[in-house]
Amino acid sequence: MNFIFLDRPRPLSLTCIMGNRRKHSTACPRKVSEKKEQLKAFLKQKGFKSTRQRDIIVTEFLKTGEHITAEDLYRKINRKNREIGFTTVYRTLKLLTKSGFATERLFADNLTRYEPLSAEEHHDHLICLSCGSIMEFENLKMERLQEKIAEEFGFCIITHKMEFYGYCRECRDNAPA
Amino acid sequence: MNFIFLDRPRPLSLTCIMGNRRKHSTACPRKVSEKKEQLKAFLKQKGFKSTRQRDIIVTEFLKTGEHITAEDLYRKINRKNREIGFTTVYRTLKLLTKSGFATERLFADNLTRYEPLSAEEHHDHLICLSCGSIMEFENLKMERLQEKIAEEFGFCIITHKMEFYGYCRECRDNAPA
DNA sequence: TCCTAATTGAAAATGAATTTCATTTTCCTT
DNA sequence: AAGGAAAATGAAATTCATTTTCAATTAGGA
Ligand SMILES: [Mn+2]
Ligand SMILES: [Mn+2]
Ligand SMILES: [Zn+2]
Ligand SMILES: [Zn+2]
Repeated sequence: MNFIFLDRPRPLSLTCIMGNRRKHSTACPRKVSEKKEQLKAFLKQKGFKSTRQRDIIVTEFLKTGEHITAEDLYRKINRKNREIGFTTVYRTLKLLTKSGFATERLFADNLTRYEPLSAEEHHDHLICLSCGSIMEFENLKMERLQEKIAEEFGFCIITHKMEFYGYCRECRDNAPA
Repeated sequence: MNFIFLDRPRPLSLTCIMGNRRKHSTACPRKVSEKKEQLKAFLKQKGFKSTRQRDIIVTEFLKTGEHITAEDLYRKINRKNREIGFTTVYRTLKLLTKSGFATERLFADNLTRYEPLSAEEHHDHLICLSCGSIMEFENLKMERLQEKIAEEFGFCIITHKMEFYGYCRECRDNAPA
């Protein structure tokens, strides 16, 4: 029998902006260096080491911003830094995830993507089946309704996944019938 | 660049029962043979063939009811029918999916599960991280809210995925802090 | 019954994710 | 500034679910 399980999911905590488009954390250099400081502190505290590779990978990851696979991030980095291996990129993203600086996402194409995300944030996704663009939203009413439904079952929600698949504004006209 | 895509998703159509527990289609023999008739008709129409293997596999699948992996269904069948191969079980589940008799589900453990489901039905899932039990629900208010959010983005929803992970009534007491 | 196309199942291939292991690097302690 | 222990690196190997291949078998219409 195969049981569902998640390895210690982090409980959600909401920023509770209603129905709002989430602003992409597009590589604001201020935020990037702030995050890098936090990470450095985290590493030191845990007895882990700051390395040239981690610095490059994290920088590129934060700069990139959204929903990238380890493979794609590796390719990006590899253009400038031929000596950094895929494994290190992969492991760094895992490390970021475990330490709360990133979130793993598994959308319908079943590839693991990562996005920079502080532990307090939560949002859900709209994914265009035509152009692949990913939009983000958070909606308090939705979260409340989820809680309400869960209550009916005596179910205690730790985390949830909500994804809409369809066609974005730009693609909806030439969507298949 | 890796783009998200789904291979021709079927649009949702709701039965629109509000906040209701979905009754498990627990192998009601009447329904089972009805579905098997439909499948037989479908096969004939498409020029596909009715085989002993397909009959056994479909019977067992419908009887089992909910959210089973190809592997688990194979094991179940294999106890009585040593000569039916995994590949055939796998392919039959794929066939059922493509022909609208089953739905593929990918939960957080990243194993493909199948559930018998007529094309018109839709529901979402509550998944217990402790005992692995899966509950089902449908909620019209939720679906409407989703549409409303999508509209804000000019997004046309074709399908969606909504899963709650947490602890069920039975498990919530001994859930980790 | 005959024939053709579909089906079957063992085995191989695929491909993303993860682990191994020998070597290198970090950084704490003398 | 060494020295040394523990961590990190990266190429290669492994894992594991899923999917495909291919030769043999079977279904079902003519
Ligand atoms: Mn996101
Ligand atoms: Mn279900
Ligand atoms: Zn689009
Ligand atoms: Zn439970």
